[in-house]
Amino acid sequence: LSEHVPELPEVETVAADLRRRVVGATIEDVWSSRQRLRGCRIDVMGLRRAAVGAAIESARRRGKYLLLELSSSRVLLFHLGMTGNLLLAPARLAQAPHTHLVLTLDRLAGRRAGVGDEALELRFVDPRRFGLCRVVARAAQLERVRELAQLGPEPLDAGFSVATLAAALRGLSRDIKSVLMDQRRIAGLGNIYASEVLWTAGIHPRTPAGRLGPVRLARLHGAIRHVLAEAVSNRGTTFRDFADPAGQPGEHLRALHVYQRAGQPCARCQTLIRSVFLGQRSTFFCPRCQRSSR
DNA sequence: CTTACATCCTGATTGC
DNA sequence: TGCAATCAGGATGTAA
Repeated sequence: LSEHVPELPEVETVAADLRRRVVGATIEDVWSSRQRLRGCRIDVMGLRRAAVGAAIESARRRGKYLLLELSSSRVLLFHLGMTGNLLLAPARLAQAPHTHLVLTLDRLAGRRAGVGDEALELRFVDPRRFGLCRVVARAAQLERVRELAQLGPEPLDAGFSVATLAAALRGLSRDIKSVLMDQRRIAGLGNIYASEVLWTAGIHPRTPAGRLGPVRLARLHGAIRHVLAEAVSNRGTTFRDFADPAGQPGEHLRALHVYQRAGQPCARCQTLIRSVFLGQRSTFFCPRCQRSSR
């Protein structure tokens, strides 16, 4: 029925695969569709200067952003938007529609990927073009990059404590569902996992974020880490759009408890799951397990 | 500082 | 059967 957006687990899956399959490869050529992505088109000349002849030194994730660090001391910053994919394909394979960027890798990368003595390509495909790709200066200054500087804490990092969460929510009157999706508060949660986290924690999505007491904060903290870790280990959720760089779907769809399950029984209490609109987005919850606080 | 809302985009789905 | 209207969503920019 509906699609889904790459959130933390999906981006982590892509980063992990790229780490395994293209770190060490050299970029030999760059091609772009020259179409607009999230407001601006890819700076092809800047990308060529940064990437051609450079090796990919690391593949990392920050929030929903993906970073490829190059030996040229530049970093390729990607955001997959709603429908973006980074796919690895042998050069002979026809380009999918809505391919906006192709990085041609060396033959060593092709051999590692098992496509024989053929060039391997890393392709950025994004039908709705809400994604982003740009070149930024070296890793040491990444925290100055505007997109990254605004991001809240990483929920799966060891330093993400109940106190970190409490500080992120303190004083906020907005509903907790919208706040969980606010990347400046916590990085990485989107519409799917925000609903899933609140179901797991037993918290009503309309609860004012700043009014959660110690008990519910602790439950929320545990739920954020548990839900995200499970989704990462399932390699993300696939409705239609998301695939890892090899084109394989994630396995987390069957593990979802509320998202897109309006009218179906809650796994804990059999009450029918409901959907409401919150912060302009569909939200799913169990009216019994997630009692309204007021 | 906060919160609310329009905007960007395409394709699947719904409505007539 | 066909075509137009609607909807989905993340991040950003603007306004209050």
